[in-house]
Amino acid sequence: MPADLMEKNSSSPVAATPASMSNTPDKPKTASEHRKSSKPIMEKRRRARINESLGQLKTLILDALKKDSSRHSKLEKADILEMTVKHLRNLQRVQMTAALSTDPSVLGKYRAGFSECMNEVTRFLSTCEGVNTDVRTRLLGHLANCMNQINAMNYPTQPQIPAAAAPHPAYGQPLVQLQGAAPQSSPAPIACKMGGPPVEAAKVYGGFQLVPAPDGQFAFLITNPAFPHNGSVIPVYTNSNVGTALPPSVSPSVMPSVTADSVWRPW
DNA sequence: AGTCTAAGCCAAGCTTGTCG
DNA sequence: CGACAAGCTTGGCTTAGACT
Repeated sequence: MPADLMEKNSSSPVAATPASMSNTPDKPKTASEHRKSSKPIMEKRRRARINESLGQLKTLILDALKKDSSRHSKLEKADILEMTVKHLRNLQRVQMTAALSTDPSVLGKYRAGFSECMNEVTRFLSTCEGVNTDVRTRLLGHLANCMNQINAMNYPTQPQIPAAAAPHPAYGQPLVQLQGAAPQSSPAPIACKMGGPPVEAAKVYGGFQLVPAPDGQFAFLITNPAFPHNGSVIPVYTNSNVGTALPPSVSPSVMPSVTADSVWRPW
């Protein structure tokens, strides 16, 4: 039955606001009574808002994807949300790739941020008691290894922007933390293990893959040898909205100081 | 800090629509 | 007509803000 027909009374949801109902002169309601009577209306309004927005979203996404709406009349809510997520991720990919092609300093910012994070981890581990020595050694070794790879990275020359890049298969994977630190003897993850279509190669820089993060930032995906079966990656984010651009030639390890705004930090 | 209240969120159960 | 999926209602719980 349509929700409209299930209305128990004819009063408008808007009219039945708490303020108006609390002023009933002949039969004042208690707080609990008032809550009880207004609750279904509030929930109905909430559901109406959700459905209204979903309806608009459906129209927008079908239009954006150039889909015939008459052929998608049975689109479910979950389908609408899925299509929207995919579309937005696609848009972010294109925008981020374009941004990197015009602003290669992003890589320098990432280096600086990684270096600062690594220094902080080292500082913390040196003062933190109870950390297993082996774990500490492996973690620091892994970070040092990563740092070497980052410093060996080259800047892209002319990254190509795919006309219609497909959503990255690894995008949306759960974040892989550093608890599975790679053995120091593991090979450098130069080749990207994402298994994506050939067009992905345009966005692999020095063994790191650039993808847009959900919050609009860049995410460098570092292949993680600790997860060999599914090619898991360690996403490392770098802010694309920072103001100070680092010259590509400046290595973060020799930079005298890094401003708070110019590096990415996880905290 | 403690209390109250409105609003929001969520899960369970119910209703409705669709399909074989 | 029964099974199933989708949507709706509702009660309980949480949260945020106002007030003392």
